[in-house]
Amino acid sequence: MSTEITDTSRRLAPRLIEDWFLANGRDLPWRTALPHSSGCTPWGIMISEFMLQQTPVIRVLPAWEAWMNRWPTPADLAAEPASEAVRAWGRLGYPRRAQRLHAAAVAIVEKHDGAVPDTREALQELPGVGAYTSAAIAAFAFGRRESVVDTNIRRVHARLFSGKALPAPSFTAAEARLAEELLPEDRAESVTWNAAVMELGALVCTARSPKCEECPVAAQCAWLAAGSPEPEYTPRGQAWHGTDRQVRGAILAVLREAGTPVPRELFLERPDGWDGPAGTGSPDLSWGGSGVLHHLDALHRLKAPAEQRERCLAGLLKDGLASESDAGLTL
DNA sequence: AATACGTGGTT
DNA sequence: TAACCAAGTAT
Repeated sequence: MSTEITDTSRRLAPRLIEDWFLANGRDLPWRTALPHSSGCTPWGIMISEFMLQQTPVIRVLPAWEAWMNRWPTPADLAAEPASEAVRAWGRLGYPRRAQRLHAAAVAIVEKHDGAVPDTREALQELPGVGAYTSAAIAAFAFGRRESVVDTNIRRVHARLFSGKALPAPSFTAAEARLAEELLPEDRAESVTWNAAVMELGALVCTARSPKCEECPVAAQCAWLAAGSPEPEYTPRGQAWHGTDRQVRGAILAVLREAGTPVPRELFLERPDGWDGPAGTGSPDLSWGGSGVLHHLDALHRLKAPAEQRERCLAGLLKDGLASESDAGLTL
């Protein structure tokens, strides 16, 4: 491909994408990069960024509202035990994020006088805050000019400018360089650009079935121009069935529901004669409610080997996602 | 560098 | 239905 096409794309794309964003961007409650946004505290933006790590917007929305109401400042969250954060995390997935967000709140209170730090460097010192999240908070909460690169932005760059169906499996130096080159010099513009490209990737330039008919930069797209070639590799799927993650998830589901410690034995084997949540031989879990029985049944239906259950229990304890007393396990 | 880590909607 | 995939981070 000629560099001429690429140069033209780079010159035209920013305005087209930003105009599209202003007209089509979602008015998300944590978004401050849109003119009609209601505004949001840095802490609110930080919560959203944690929740959005690998969890889609649609599922984050209600959880974010609940967290903002319950813990409107870092100090509010830091004042409660981490287990409360994990329980309130609900079914967003990767509960270690709740644990890290709590730890980050504690660090903010202890080292930053309760205020979310406003530089990428300081942010990245916080638990659970990596390259992406530090840049995103610095840009979206504090209006800084940072190169924000998430999976959406990587995909848009790969297609629009590199002519590839998908970005490389891991983030490359070349991608970082490209993102840096593309970032507008003006601070305010750079913030909008980051949000706009991300939104384009989330709504139009999606991974599996991109809506190229709706794309504001279809005419500039190197991938389309090349005839939409197939990916150069096949992404390796995320195994689930039979994995420790599945078993850990099932154990966590029980723990989230339970209001009191759950005896360890109940995780290791199905109680004698018990055939389901409301079935015969029901164990005495009146203290936990029907939700506990339901999730306990789901765990046993996995028929995970004994050593796997032991390993997962030990892992959760080691990770601090569960704790154990004589009475049993709790969050 | 590769792998572990949840959960549920979409294809 | 089985796979794929999502505003990643830590080890």
